[in-house]
Amino acid sequence: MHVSEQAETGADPVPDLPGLARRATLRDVARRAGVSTAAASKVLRGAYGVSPGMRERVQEAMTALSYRPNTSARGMRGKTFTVGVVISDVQNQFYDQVLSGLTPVFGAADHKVLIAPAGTTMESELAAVEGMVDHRMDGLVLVTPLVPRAELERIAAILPVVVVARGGAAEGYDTITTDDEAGSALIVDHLVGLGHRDIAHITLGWSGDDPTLPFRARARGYEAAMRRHGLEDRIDIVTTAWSHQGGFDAAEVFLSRPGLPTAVHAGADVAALGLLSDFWARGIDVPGVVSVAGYDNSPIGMLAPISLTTVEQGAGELGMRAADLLLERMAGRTEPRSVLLAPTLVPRSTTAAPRA
Amino acid sequence: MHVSEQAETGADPVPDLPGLARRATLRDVARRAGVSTAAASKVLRGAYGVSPGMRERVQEAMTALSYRPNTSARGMRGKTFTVGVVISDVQNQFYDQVLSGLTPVFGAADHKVLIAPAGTTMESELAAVEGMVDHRMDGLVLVTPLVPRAELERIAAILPVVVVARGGAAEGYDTITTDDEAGSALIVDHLVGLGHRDIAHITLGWSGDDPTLPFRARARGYEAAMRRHGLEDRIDIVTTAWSHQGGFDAAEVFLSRPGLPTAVHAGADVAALGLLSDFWARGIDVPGVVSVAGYDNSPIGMLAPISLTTVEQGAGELGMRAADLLLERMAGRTEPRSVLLAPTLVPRSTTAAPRA
DNA sequence: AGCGATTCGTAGAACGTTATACGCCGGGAC
DNA sequence: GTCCCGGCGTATAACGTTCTACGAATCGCT
Repeated sequence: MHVSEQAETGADPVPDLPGLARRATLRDVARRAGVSTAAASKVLRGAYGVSPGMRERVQEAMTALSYRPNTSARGMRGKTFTVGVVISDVQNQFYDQVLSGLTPVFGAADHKVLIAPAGTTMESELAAVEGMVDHRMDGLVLVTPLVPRAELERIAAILPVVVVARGGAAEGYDTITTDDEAGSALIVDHLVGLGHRDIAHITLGWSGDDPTLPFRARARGYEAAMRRHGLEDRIDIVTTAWSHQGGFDAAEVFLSRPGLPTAVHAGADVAALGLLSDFWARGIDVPGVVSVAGYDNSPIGMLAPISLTTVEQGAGELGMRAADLLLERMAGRTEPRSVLLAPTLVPRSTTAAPRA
Repeated sequence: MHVSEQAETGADPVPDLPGLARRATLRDVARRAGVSTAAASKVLRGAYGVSPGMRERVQEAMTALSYRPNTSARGMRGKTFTVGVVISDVQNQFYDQVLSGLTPVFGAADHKVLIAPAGTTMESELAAVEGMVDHRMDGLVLVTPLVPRAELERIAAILPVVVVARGGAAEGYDTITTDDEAGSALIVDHLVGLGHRDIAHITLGWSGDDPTLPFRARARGYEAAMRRHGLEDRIDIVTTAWSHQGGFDAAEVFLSRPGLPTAVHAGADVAALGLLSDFWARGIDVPGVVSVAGYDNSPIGMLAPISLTTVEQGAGELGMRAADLLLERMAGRTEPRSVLLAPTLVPRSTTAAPRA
């Protein structure tokens, strides 16, 4: 393989790394257009003090050299025109939907989106966030962050931050989420309305006890609704992972007991799906023997063979509005905003009146 | 809100942006440790020429100031210790699995992973790739890129590139993929073995005709296998999107015809799931009336209510080995490598002998 | 004691942008 | 003809690293 020689005008420096091509810089552009780099920079930024003639010559040079600004260099002084999204679990389709809501908004505002996988522990999540700060992102969207709020405030003091799907008003950043307490209450009301009384709840096993975390809010909503219906003695919360495997594990817990509840409300669709699969495989009729409800309205749950009763959070809208909030913040707003959307019940075929 | 004053030793500069905290720089660290920035840099990089005493003082200063290197600044001269992953469709679980294979390997090698959403068009994909180059990534993993190979070679001349799930030996970059022709042949053999003859195939509707694209290879594998079994007159290829909706659309196509095929092999599980859901909703028995097979072995397909026959590509291994290849390349290897893994059939409950 | 070799530390020039501060030029008002 | 002013272009200093030189000790050997 041979390095492609760029037969341009004048001295052309040998590429530094062997076999690796060099990209055109603003200086190259300026040289070709016969202007100063400062002038080229002005054209690039659309800044004041540029004659039409110069603009045209510079732009011509840019396209001719297929110039692209070096984001690292930009990050040294000004903005990178890039926002970071930190997502804990790419497997969970909820996050994908938030993402689909986010990206077009940022795209329209000429900002790139870069995603950092946060892993499953608080340490790895924090490392991902710090990594984005290291990269000089212009702003950050954190989807269901697990780190303590003090950490969030610290990060938010460095750059604009919007937190999605984790509630609670904050001082230095914006939050947008759906009302998870209300969401789980919708499910409980729905199940009670069908005649259920033995309603169990599956929540995420996680050491942190921050009340703003969504699974905590859902558990709270479940408990409150049970109490409201006079079912406080039937409250039954099983903790597990939020994954298919977590659903299997929860099923094992239920099956290891004397009797099954008549309905199970999982705090996430993924867990509900695992549960459902386990019941199905064992020939336990859903919803005949036990009703199952999830939370998130993930696309898989819509499929006819599954048809899972769940709660719609409006993940797409969450993403869209989060992007709007971040853009506002990057434009200079500093007063915190905190948006709460209303969830809606999506009744499908995995819930029905109890047999008895 | 008040900016937190960092009550450190000596002159502490006012943060440039109002309300935004300033991070410690290498100079701050050096000053505090009483050494030159060059020395601090040596310690940071683990370079030669550092006494144990100095190393200790500098490291102490780093932790005290909770110093983090500025990646943008690093990108200006050396490496960013970050690799970029470009993924076309985050909704497709196959990509998530590749990702899960990738990240631990890079993590172990002290490299951050950043993901760029490539969108659905070739233009948006190219923009995402260029964006990663702008950010001075040390290397790139492209998962099922759609851009022409000439573009890939151009990018690969700038930085190390590994292409995942798109075959064909290349000159300037590595490729790793499973043998998609063989994979689809496995499905056809399986279906023929069950007694099917009217086997249709669903492929991705995409204008590019590069033969290395996976859906092209699968279609080729299907055709070749059909011919091998003397079924060339039964070859029936429907093009659609690779999504649930695409599956619905394909179902409509089949239902609008005089008779259904006895088996359908979709080139991707997502499409198979959409198809399945449509059939199910219309009361068309699967596999009684029609057998359905997918491709990818995505987690959803494993769930008991679905239990989809499919092909395992080993997405996790694909990701792991792609990471290894990229690390090798970043370490200096320039001869291209191209790895082909063998797929395996995963027979489940959506395929059975035809009724007739 | 003399002298090269080794070890440890520092100076300073990049890297590619941005943005401030300035200079030059032409033209209108006096 | 001055003077000023707005429009347009340039010079240059950052930004926070990396890394090549190079200088100053110290050490080992004769």
